[in-house]
Amino acid sequence: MIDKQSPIPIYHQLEEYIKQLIESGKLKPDEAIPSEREYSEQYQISRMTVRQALNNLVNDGYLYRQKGRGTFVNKQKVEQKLQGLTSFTEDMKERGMVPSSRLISFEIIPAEPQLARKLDIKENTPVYEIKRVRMADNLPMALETTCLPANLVKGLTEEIINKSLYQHIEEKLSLTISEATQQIEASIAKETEVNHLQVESGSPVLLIVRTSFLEDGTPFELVKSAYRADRYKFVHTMQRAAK
Amino acid sequence: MIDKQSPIPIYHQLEEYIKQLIESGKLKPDEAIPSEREYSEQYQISRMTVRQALNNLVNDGYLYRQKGRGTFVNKQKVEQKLQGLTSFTEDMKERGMVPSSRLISFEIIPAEPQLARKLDIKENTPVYEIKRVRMADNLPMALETTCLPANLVKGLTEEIINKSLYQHIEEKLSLTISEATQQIEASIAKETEVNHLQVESGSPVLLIVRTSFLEDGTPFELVKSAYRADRYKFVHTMQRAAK
DNA sequence: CAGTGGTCTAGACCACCAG
DNA sequence: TGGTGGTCTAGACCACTGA
Repeated sequence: MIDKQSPIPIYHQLEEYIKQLIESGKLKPDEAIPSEREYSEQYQISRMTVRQALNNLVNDGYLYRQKGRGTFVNKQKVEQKLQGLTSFTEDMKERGMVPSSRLISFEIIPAEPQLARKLDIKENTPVYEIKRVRMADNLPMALETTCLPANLVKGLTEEIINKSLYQHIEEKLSLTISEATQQIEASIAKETEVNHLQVESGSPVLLIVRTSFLEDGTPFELVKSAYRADRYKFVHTMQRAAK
Repeated sequence: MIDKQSPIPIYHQLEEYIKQLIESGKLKPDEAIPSEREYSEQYQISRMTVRQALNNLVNDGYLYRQKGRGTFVNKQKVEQKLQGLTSFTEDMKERGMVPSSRLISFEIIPAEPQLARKLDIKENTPVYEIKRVRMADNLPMALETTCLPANLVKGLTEEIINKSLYQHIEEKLSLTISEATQQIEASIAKETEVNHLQVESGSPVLLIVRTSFLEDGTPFELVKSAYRADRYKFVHTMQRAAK
């Protein structure tokens, strides 16, 4: 369960282990989990290390603590902020559709000046470039080009991007995705888009350019998408700033 | 600065102290704060205690860390809130353009079924309907139709809407605008839009439908806008929800 | 009362980054 | 190479809960 020789930090291993027990339902809401000292003794690790794992799970809303009583499992979070930063996959699932992808190309290329500037890297630094047709319920929804600095998001494979890029970044690479800025505009489908999206020439498309950032402000992703206007509306909510 | 005898935990004292330095501007964005070992030595406290304070500040977005480099002050949270809910006037000013309007029509009409449902009022309840061409630097930018329940936003005049509708609602009517949901899609300009926006037929437009709400959740405004795609991009930022 | 989480110590080794 | 944050240890005392 816990491998002290692994390069993955012990607290992270414990975190994943407990998270799994919760998500699989083996630990039920309001059920007490073993005490910090029990974990400490069972896996022969320091109590502070156990606390680091539990702290993260408390911060993420998986657990809550009660002084003198113990640590308990939280109710599953259903809220899921609607305006949150999500991947295409997450977006489509929320709309009740089945997402899928068709890979067009997947290569490592040197960053062009404009791309380099947006990703805050030097010109010609290698970047992954992934082109995909994104589909919902097996119908083409968007043509998407994703660029990621190769030295930041290491070891990408076709399998990973087919599964979940964000999950890979957050869990395997232990990077924290923090926020993104998006530019949204209307346009007419270009020839490539006409072909891949199977629309008539002259059809409108919604162009979305997203730059995503890590916790420390490093840009790690530039995504350009062209959505079929007849199938996709972008929905979001905004708060009025306090005056 | 740090009182070891205080019943307030040391890490919390240090947290508040650093937070104050940031909010007062004595620590500037991207400036490095003293290292964990420096704090530890200066206040004669354990490095783990310092880390607990810094961890909390990192989680709250006040600081960010870089391995091997140090710990730095984050941009003020105020700067991060660029995605606020704004009026056309506020939006254009922020883009460095001069906003103006040309009124097309301004009347009170009975609410149609669809409109009534979106504004959560009964069918045929009187609503203000305002149609305007919105301009930036004297060039047509958008065709906009605003609907407001007449019993909620009372006594509207042409003068008020030419000045600032939001200001009137917030200051004269003492209502608090809280949030809005928007649907954004791409389309081809219809005939009215072609005429008012002075674009070629077949030109793309960005359609934005906004429903705005007061503090108590009452919808008070439905705005349908068609923006010239060649002049307008919608920009916003989103946060990644904690997992 | 024994057990829990909350706080704190004084070390340690590591990977990373800069000069 | 020296300093940084990241991880980890093996203890300690406290206030609090429940039996």
